[in-house]
Amino acid sequence: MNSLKEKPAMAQTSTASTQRILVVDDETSISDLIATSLRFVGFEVRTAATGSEALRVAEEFKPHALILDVMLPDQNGFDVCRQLRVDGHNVGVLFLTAKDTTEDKIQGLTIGGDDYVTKPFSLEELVARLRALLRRIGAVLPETDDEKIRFADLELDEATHEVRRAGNLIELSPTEFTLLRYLMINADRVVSKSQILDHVWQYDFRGDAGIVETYVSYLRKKIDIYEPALLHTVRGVGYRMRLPARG
Amino acid sequence: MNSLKEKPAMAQTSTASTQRILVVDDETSISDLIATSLRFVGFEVRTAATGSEALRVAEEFKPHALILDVMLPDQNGFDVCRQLRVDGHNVGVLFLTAKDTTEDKIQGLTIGGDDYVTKPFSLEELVARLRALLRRIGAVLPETDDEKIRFADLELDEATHEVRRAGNLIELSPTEFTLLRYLMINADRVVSKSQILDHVWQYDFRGDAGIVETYVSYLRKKIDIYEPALLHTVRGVGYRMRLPARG
DNA sequence: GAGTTTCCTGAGAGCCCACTGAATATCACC
DNA sequence: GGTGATATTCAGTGGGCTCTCAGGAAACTC
Repeated sequence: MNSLKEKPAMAQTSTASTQRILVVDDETSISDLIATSLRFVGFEVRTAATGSEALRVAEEFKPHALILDVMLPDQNGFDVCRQLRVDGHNVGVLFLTAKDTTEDKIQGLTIGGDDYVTKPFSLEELVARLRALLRRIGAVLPETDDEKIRFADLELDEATHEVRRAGNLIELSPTEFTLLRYLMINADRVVSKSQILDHVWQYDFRGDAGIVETYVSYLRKKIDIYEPALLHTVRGVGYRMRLPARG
Repeated sequence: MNSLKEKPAMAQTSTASTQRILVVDDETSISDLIATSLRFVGFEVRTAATGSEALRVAEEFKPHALILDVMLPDQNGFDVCRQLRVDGHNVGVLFLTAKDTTEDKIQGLTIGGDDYVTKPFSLEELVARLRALLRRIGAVLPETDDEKIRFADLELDEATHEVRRAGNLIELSPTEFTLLRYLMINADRVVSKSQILDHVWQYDFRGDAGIVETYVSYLRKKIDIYEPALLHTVRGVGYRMRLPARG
């Protein structure tokens, strides 16, 4: 029934025909953060700090997708992307943009299956978008073919951003959605508040972990009004999504 | 900390193909405590007192994981970690943070396989977290990631924090959980109250050993309501988890 | 069997953690 | 620029957890 259940989100899918991702950002703290996170979920990752370096690395690394900052020291990300395509690389690109970048500027340049994420992002969001992108451009994603995550009678649809419990549509805010996805992906294992904060919230969030409690509370009021309750507190440790214990 | 000088109480997991751990803390009392404890359970350990020393030692020691204080005299633990990764070391890091460390400093510690433990910690907890970390990043164990400890019909699951006896779910507080894990790891062996205190309680605990009796009592009321009793007192010596002796 | 030691366990104080409602700040969409 | 939705902080409350203590039970000694 729940194949996801036994599978930790961060598990290295060794079975995977490891997808290669090239991360391009001049801030090494950002590219490190992304690289570490992606490696952990099973991608093969290289990083580059400039446009020219990116082109050079891409030549031999032959990535399936790029995560590409639009603001690079030597040239902008769009040019890098264009150059890559001219060189015959058939890659998907996930652009990283500053928040104040105008929408239309991006939209015209994100052709095909490309997508963009604004800084600062949450790691959950970034990985979800990257996966969606790889799916669109036809990369073979192991075990992630379905865009729906299910647990018990809960269903979360990545593509439509719809959440249903026992068939009933549930309205969630973006943060609630991301939090629920994280909990569902990690169904049956305990995740600490710090883990949640690091994955669900934007990487520059400098607030209290208490906000996690608040959002869990919100989720409960929307999801656990149905029986049985799925969101459980493991006191002193964290939270865990689970079905009521048999026995 | 008397018991550390005595016979090792922790099980030597012969399965562990000696993983190398680098412990970095400027307080030698802390790094010694950790190092001693880790060696007992079968790790190969080196220590360093500063960030630069850590980088130097890591170069030749090539540890599988680091236990790294975030507060070091010369640089902070994050920089050391970043430098290591830039240098191509693919290590897991278990950070040590002060309890009063502001939340913003803890941020980002749980991405990838990394984790953190707050000072003062209990050795049991530290080792458990280290093992979990090695399991997560470990390329060694293929799908044998058995996060469960079993004894008789008792089952303790690290990942879900669930404890079952004969299939029945048992609710335990954090301290009860840690104590039970310690007793289970040392199943069939007598462990003294001071050993228990040293491993299960935080290293700065200066209370009476009588608290161990209290917690054993709690455990009995939760797990030994089933037959047969598993928690046995060895009068004048300590406690021992065992099955009833066959005639 | 009496005395002594060791252990068990119930009761309770205080602390800590988590939940939740409400207030405020911020954002997004008209 | 206004309005509603969303995000974040904060504080009160309640309850669980930790730890202490003390009386009594059990075990060992003589």
